[in-house]
Amino acid sequence: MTRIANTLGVSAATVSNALSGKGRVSAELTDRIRSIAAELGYVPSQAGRALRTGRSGVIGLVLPDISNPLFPQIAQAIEFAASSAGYGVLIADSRGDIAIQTRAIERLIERGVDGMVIVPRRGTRIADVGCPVAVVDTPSTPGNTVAADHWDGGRQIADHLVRLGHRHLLIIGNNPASNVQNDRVGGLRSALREDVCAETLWIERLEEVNGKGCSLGLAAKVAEGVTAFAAVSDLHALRALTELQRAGIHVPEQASVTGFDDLIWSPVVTPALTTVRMDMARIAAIAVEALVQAIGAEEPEHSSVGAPVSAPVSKVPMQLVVRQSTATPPTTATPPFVTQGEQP
Amino acid sequence: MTRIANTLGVSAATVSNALSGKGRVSAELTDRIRSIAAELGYVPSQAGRALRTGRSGVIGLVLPDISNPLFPQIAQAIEFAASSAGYGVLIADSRGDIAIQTRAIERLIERGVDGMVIVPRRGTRIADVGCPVAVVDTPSTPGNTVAADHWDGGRQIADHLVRLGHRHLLIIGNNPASNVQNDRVGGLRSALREDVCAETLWIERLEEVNGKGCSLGLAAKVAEGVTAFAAVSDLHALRALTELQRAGIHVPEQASVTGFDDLIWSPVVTPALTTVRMDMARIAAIAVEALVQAIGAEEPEHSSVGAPVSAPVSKVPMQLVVRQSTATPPTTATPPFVTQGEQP
DNA sequence: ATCGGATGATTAATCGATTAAGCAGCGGTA
DNA sequence: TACCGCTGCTTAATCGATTAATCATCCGAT
Repeated sequence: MTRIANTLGVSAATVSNALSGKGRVSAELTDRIRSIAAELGYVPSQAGRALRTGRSGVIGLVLPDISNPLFPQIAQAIEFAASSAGYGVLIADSRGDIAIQTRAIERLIERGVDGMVIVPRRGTRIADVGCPVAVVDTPSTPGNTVAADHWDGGRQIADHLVRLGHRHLLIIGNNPASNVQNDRVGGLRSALREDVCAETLWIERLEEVNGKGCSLGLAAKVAEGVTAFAAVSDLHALRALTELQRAGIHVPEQASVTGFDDLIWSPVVTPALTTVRMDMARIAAIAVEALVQAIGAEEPEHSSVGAPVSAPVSKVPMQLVVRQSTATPPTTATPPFVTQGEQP
Repeated sequence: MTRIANTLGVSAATVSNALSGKGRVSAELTDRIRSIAAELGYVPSQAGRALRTGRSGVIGLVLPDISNPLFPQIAQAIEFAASSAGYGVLIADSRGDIAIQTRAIERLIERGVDGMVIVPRRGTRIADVGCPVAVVDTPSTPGNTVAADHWDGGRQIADHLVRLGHRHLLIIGNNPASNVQNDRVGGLRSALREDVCAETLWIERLEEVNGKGCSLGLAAKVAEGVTAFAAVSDLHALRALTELQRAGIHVPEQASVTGFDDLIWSPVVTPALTTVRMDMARIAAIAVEALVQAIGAEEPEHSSVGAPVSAPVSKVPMQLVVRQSTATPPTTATPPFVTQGEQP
């Protein structure tokens, strides 16, 4: 504010220099300016600064569908990483629609974001936007900046189940068009030995035929010999768990169930879900760091304009969380029912 | 951009007038300016505009804890309402901590938001911030701007259960310090007739003693005669449902379970949860509208500065969603088990 | 005594859009 | 003919912060 300058009888430039510590200002005057600024409750106008510097200090967060249950984790992590780096986060929801996504990106640019973090919808390719972009999808996606190692997460789950003795799995996915889900399924399958049999069930396909919220027919699968259900998301794991329970099948004594993502309900359902967790904090930190760096390096107006951040592709490991929904498969006959099934 | 002005050999002011339709500009020139603007891919700088007009076109969304499973709905609805009104949404997470919440609000102000929507943490009173604020909590909270009619939602659930014939309820809440939860419980109790017995279980209290994720002891409650469990959130309903199923109690034949909020998993678990839904779209629309109006009316620098929006307190009705988790209570003896329990 | 250099502060231009005020033509009326 | 009023556009100031360029001192060294 010029008010600070007037109050002290100095020029606005001096105030700016004092507060930013850039120019040459005597220590004594700097102190006085600081105290007056505090006293007057001075808040620098981002608008003025943005206008002059060309940097708004805001990044956009583009999400495929906010209603995704994983979203809270993502948003929270990105918001934390961004605000630690001094950036604000502007959200944009594409509601699953590509046209809306494009429009949302445009609006973010109009708002003057310095860059954006995009979590693309099911393998959407992000067209060249006019600013630095960090893509969080899955390591196998071209152009991806950073993501959890979904493939290895799948491997860990499969490994866990095989070690417990399971030989007949049902993998439950939602939609094979999702890069993330495909990687998870790929990882699961990769860790199966030759003597392990695994089928895959895609929920959306089933629902196209039988309607939304239809039965997954899991009890029949158990009858066929399946002893473990590995879902590609905790949401589907939950669906599987309750369907099995409802059919009178005891989890984990008669069948094990695993999920992905460690969503909010995983620890509190009974039995608590064995799942695999992403380190969203780290993913967000890396994404934001890459973005901030790209924003900083954007200066040279020439060179490849608006190129996506081509930081070294980072995989962040996932962490297996073993809880009560997995156990040794039943031996031929149904084992005696134990009320509090614990992990061996 | 001045580039448009130069390209056509007119002044920047004319371009501004033409695009905003304010001043006096000939129709023909306006057209030419429009087309050149489109051709050059002109995007008005929000920074410049904000600096001049003092309006950033951005509102802040302050949330108690993004990891709340209800958050996606809120964020999506607010984002939609705001962007329909031409505003961007800057998010701020208070991570459940009041100090961080205060700091987050400060940061939003530094970023120059025109106003903010605050979903306060458990009845936190929002101190006087220096800009228009819309509070979304519950109608009984002083200073609340708009919210779902949680109380009536509770009434609807209780009414539904009583009509089915339940006479012994267990109400499951998390923390009695929450205004929202208290209203829901209050509504539930209000609709109970004199011959209906209801206890209340607060999860956080129980967990302080028995540790996180502990058993709620619901099977024992069933043995005591409870036939319906009314949770104050779908998350707790889910916890109750799985605990009951795990204990071999059939829902809804032996016990009914209800939730609140219609969260993402409610329709897909088995049995699908009977719950009550908020009209977040409407709540968000009202909140944003009130905010926008307050922002517009803020001009007169004098008068009550930065007073919270004191729009007429609005209650938005909640909608009962009856699914499969509620049914007539068992008659004295355990009824025959039916695999597909449907609503009568 | 004078000049070079360091120090501490000021001037002024700039970012991009908005907007009040001003100016030039043109047509119509008294 | 002279003046009013309208139209269409330009001038210029402004918002708040940043920053290169400039200026005024004062000190030490030659």
